[in-house]
Amino acid sequence: MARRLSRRGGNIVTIHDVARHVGVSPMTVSRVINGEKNVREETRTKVLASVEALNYSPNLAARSLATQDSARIGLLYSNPSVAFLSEFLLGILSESSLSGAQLLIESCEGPEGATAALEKMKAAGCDGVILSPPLSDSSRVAKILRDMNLPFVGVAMARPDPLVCCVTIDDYKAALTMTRRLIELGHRRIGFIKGHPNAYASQMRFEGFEAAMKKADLEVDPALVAQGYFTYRSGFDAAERLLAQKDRPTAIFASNDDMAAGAVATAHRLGLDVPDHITIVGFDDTAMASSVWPELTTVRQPIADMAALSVRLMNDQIRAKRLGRPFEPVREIRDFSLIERQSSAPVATGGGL
Amino acid sequence: MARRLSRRGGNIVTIHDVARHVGVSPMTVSRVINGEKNVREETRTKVLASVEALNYSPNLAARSLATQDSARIGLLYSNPSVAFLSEFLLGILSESSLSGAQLLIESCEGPEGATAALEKMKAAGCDGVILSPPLSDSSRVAKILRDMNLPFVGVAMARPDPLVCCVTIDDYKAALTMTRRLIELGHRRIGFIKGHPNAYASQMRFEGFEAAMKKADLEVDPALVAQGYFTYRSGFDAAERLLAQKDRPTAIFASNDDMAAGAVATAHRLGLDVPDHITIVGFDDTAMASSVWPELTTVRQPIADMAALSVRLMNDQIRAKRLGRPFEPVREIRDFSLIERQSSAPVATGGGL
DNA sequence: GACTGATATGTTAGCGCTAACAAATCGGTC
DNA sequence: GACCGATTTGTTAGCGCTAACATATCAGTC
Repeated sequence: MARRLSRRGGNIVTIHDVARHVGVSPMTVSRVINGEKNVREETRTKVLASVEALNYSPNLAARSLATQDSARIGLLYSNPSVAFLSEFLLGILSESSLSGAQLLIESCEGPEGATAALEKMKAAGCDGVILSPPLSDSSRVAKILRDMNLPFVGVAMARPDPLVCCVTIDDYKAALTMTRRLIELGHRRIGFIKGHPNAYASQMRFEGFEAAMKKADLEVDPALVAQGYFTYRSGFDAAERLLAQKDRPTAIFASNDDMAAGAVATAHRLGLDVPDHITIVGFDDTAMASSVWPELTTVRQPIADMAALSVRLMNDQIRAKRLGRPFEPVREIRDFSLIERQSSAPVATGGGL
Repeated sequence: MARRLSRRGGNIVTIHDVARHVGVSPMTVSRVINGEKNVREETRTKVLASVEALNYSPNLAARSLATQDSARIGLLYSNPSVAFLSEFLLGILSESSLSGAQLLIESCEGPEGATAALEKMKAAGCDGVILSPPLSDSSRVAKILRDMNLPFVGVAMARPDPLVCCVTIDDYKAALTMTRRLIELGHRRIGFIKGHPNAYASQMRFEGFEAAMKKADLEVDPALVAQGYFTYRSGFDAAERLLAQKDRPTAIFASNDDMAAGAVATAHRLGLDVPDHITIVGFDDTAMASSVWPELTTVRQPIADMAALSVRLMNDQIRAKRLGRPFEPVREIRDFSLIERQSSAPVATGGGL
């Protein structure tokens, strides 16, 4: 009858303690905690007061055991920027610690290496997988997952696919907005450094750039468009080509921050001041953007938010699958934001160097 | 009698299924899973075979509920480099998904902001806290935690403190080793850029540098030691001072990668090639080290390992506390490694520029 | 005031696992 | 072969929570 002391460690407050304190049944407390509606307002208030007073917090292990909701979620990533990864993980963690989901992390070398990692996840009993870019854009990975009958959610997926559940921003619109801002600052000759051709986002960003230019009746000079590969070095080289022109651009829009940083290095090497002589902007707002000097103006994705949302979508999807209900894939579009730092400025009135 | 279908979702394999399959009791299976020793070898083998065959994997929620081991671990960080953070989180995650620990992440602005974050953790029922640098080095934070009676583990803590449980590398020895390597490459005039004075690691790294120089009978020219603050910009400026000398150093050892990257930018600006004209090395092996060009030679800490170990230490400590047993704080020293990339080379035979 | 249908609370049992105890089996000794 | 302790296995109960069902309470209606 008496509580077995041997099994208990600390003095953990349980739902029973709260129930006794209020004078209701544990079930009522449970209902309040879970925000169910069929509880009298008065009761609810009293319970919440006791929860506060006793400093109760639910035992997630017990909850997920009881609800059978304990999803095991696999996270698959493939050499993303670490800046992306850390924010991604922060978002995932904050959300999954709320839902009590178990996480299993695997990395792989591009879509080709995904099979092994996914099989490992499947074997470990994962109920679903969250994909970070660039894997989220891989139709190959999507196919593998479908064949495995594993639900998945893609984060920052640029490729539109009505069958895939994902959380993303509008890369096209983001690039368009940034370009518009450069034009607003008086820039007319704007160079563009493209991202890796195998990433769908590269294409969307370039199209957004083109669209903004066209809208402002500005010509996109092919000599001012350079191919890059998302690396610092490729940005460095691309900027060298762009800045070798007789009629130099007054601004360069690089498709990510690493390339923008590389472009800044080239500018410095050529004796050009950023932003006094040339404006250089990036995309992604990775750590690079704010560690380099001058700090980069760039486009920011709310990665942590997006990651957190992906966990929720994953949980919904897993639950739907368990209950045998259909699940309609959704494409959630999040807002990006323009971060203006020191690498951009109005076009030099003096006419350059 | 028959299993209630309504409560079950998928077709999850439990310990009972394995037990039935082998023909033993669930408890025996449990013992095998947990590697207890009083199990006949033959039984163990059969059980393991069934585990494999049925693709069983334990339900962590149930386990931690039963064992009362379900630790809630708080992670406190304060503007570390994102590179550090992502690796730190990866290590934490991989380990805590094994032990089924719940995680709660909070960030704060330096040791001053820690109080609020820690109170939040305490209120949320955290059983212990893992500190990432530079918080792990703060005796202020340590005091707060002790006052709260919350166990904690510091990661990458440079300040020696016999009372604090931590996982770290030997910063002194790492700096010493790197310096020795530079000397081995023929460098004699070696510049040093110190880290932020409020970080204990800065001091240890400098002392390691000094020790190696002294051991090689080389003088540490005060003009070749510059104060930095761990930022790119500070490295940029410090390098400018160092390279303004008449008798320029042939190598610069920066106390972290961001500063090393800044130093590289300065060198480029001055028309110096890295590493042909000057060798520049960093410390930490953050993303910066491999995204910049040329990629940096640097010192690498096994951060993920250290983080994973910190979770284990935390669990041990929490368990000890629950059982009322004493817990001896340990200082675990992990091995660092020298990563040689393109920013270092033997001293130029031609005698510089 | 008896009867409805809603709304609010309580009761029971079980999620999967393991601590503690109980029982069975083993090998060795006199 | 009876007895011992050591080793191996089984049994029972309970971790904290919630789904499902059962019951109680409440308006409102005729």
